[in-house]
Amino acid sequence: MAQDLPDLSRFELQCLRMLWDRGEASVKDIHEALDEPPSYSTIRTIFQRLEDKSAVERVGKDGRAVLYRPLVSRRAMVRKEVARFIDTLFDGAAAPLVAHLADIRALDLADLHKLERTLAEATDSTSPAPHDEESR
Amino acid sequence: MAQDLPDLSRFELQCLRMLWDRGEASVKDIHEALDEPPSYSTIRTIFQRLEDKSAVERVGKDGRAVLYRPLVSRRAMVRKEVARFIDTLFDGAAAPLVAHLADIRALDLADLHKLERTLAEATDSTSPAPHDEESR
DNA sequence: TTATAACTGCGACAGATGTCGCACACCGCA
DNA sequence: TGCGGTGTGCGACATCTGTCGCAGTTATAA
Repeated sequence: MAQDLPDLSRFELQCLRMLWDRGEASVKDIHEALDEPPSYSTIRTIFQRLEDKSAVERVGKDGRAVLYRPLVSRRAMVRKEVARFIDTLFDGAAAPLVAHLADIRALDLADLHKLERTLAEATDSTSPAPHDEESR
Repeated sequence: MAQDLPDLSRFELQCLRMLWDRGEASVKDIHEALDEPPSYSTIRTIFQRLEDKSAVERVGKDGRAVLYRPLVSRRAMVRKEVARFIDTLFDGAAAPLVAHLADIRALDLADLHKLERTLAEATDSTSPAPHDEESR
């Protein structure tokens, strides 16, 4: 269900990520938080589009500045994007991706072990999953 | 070294992937191999652009059809794309991505174990992977 | 040696993306 | 209560992407 997740561009995704991290924020916040930010106008446009795509909504103001909040869950969105990415480069299977990650040394054994523990736990106890459920 | 890898679009990447799988191929090959292929013309355009971007080159003909071959290595390209993806959604760290993969159940313990073995081996013997292999 | 179907070259287009600047609105302060 | 600066609304662009069709070329098959 709920595959009404909008298609977002790289930069839109990046801005949305900052919003997830913050809960809510103004254009100004994001602009200031960015490493090498383009013009303020650019960020505004991005938020406009994010709003058009129903990925964020306005939740009042901070002074004159509009505050935005995510409308799509990080989890669902990441899932969608990961799937898209894997489909493009690995024909749908996640394992080759991770293998590449290891190959590239983006992952080390410690990461793997930690992961393993987590997975092992989650596997028997029918999962914590705090919020946001997506069956696909 | 060689970070002159071109920026490719999703579809360009997808076509290139099929070329990696085949070593070399004609537009026709790719067109036929695609699941839900757009028009033949579309594929042609993609290859044209791939050539413009120096991602592939012509290596003779099969009858009237031009044969193409990848000019960029799968490994390097995947690395670049993975980095880009992780930067966009996870601020550069691979671990959160993999955690998500596990969370989503795209990975299971078996995958992890296999990976672990591989990594463990590769870690002491500083031997590289001979050719780039993708199990899928 | 031609006719013909298979390919290619080229051009076109709509929509998505990243990037801005300008003019106007609004809030707090002198 | 008028002023100035901060932020917004709106519009504009150049590119990039995915998509095609048309016309010309060329490798076989008669």
